[in-house]
Amino acid sequence: MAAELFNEKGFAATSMKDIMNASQKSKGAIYGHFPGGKLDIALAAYDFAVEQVYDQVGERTRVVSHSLDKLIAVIDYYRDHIFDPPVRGGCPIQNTLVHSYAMIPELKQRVDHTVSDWKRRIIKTLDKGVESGEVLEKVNFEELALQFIGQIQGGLILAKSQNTQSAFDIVVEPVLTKLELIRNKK
Amino acid sequence: MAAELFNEKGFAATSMKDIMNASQKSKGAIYGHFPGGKLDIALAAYDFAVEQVYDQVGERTRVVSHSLDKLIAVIDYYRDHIFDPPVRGGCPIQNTLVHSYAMIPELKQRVDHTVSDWKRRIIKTLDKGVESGEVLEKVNFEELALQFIGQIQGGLILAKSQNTQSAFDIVVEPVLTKLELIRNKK
DNA sequence: TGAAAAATAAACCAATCGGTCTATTTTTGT
DNA sequence: ACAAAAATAGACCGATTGGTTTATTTTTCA
Repeated sequence: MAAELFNEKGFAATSMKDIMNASQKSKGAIYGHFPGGKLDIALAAYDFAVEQVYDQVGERTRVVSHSLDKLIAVIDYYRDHIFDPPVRGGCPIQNTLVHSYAMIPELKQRVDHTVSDWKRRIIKTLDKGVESGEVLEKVNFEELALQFIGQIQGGLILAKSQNTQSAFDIVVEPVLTKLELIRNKK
Repeated sequence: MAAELFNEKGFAATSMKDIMNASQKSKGAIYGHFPGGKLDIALAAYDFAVEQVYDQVGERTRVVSHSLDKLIAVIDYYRDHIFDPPVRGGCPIQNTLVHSYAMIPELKQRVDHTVSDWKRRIIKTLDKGVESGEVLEKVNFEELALQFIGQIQGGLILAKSQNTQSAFDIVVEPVLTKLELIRNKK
């Protein structure tokens, strides 16, 4: 799939020939589907990659009921797939942001939206937890959501650099602790 | 400088013509200095970029004496230069890791070394703080160092995405709190 | 000052780039 | 079954790629 090419190598390093090889389609077929050319494909590839992550994370969060356990499941999912990601190259947010920042504004914009959306979902999950009485309102959820995403992203960078899963575990430990802190043990 | 090109756009998106324009040198002059071609230049560019950051961070840490204040000064430096970085494109560790991961092993290796070195320096600073009695040995320094780097990197990603400095501040808040926790207020 | 050495500029190279266009095949709808 | 429409394959385009080579200029040093 072309999504893996863009996610792993970035826009500039992915050629039409790469895409032809990966998709086993001719240039004509590709331009039939994506009249906008390479950029069109990259945008669709990003959306696809994000969807893959969403779907697989959803499988994890769906099977737990507690709000906080859903958030923990997200972290667990990232940890379990650092070196075996759903889309080759790893987190499309991180990859696409760095690859496209200051170079492909259309892509950068999508990443920004994905991040905002992710943050929104986290806060929503926490709010639901408050409604159900599972979560205590001890901390600012906006800040917690940013720390949640930030520590995952930072953990991914360190894990990929050090080539160890434990680096990820250590980086996300503070946010996991913070989540336990607001768990209502009535 | 060519370092800015590679740091901002990545290896594939930086052409020899770009480098010629940026350096105002002919192709012959460039290949005279870098017989290994583009990869040679990219490696030198990375080293240069890292050195720039080191130098500027050093200016901040040199003027404070307390071990913990030196570490805090590093975070302050990153925060102050998110949208005005010493090398265009931002943190060369983050950029180069993502740009070269799985594509240019020579570069990826250098990033890994830079990260390890950074971690080593943080631990060394904390150890010195213990020796001088400034720092309490309440936490695992290895873990703290990883959280330090991880939260900075995660903070940078979020700040660049959300286009706000405050996102960085919020992401690094836990590690700043942890640093204050081990400050010896004798 | 003048010859050797180093540095530089730019022509030149084959290969590849993203993209277009035309011919052909496949699918659709009746 | 057959014509219209959609999808596909691949030749083709000018521009650009990283890299080499040669000619020229600049520097070095005795």
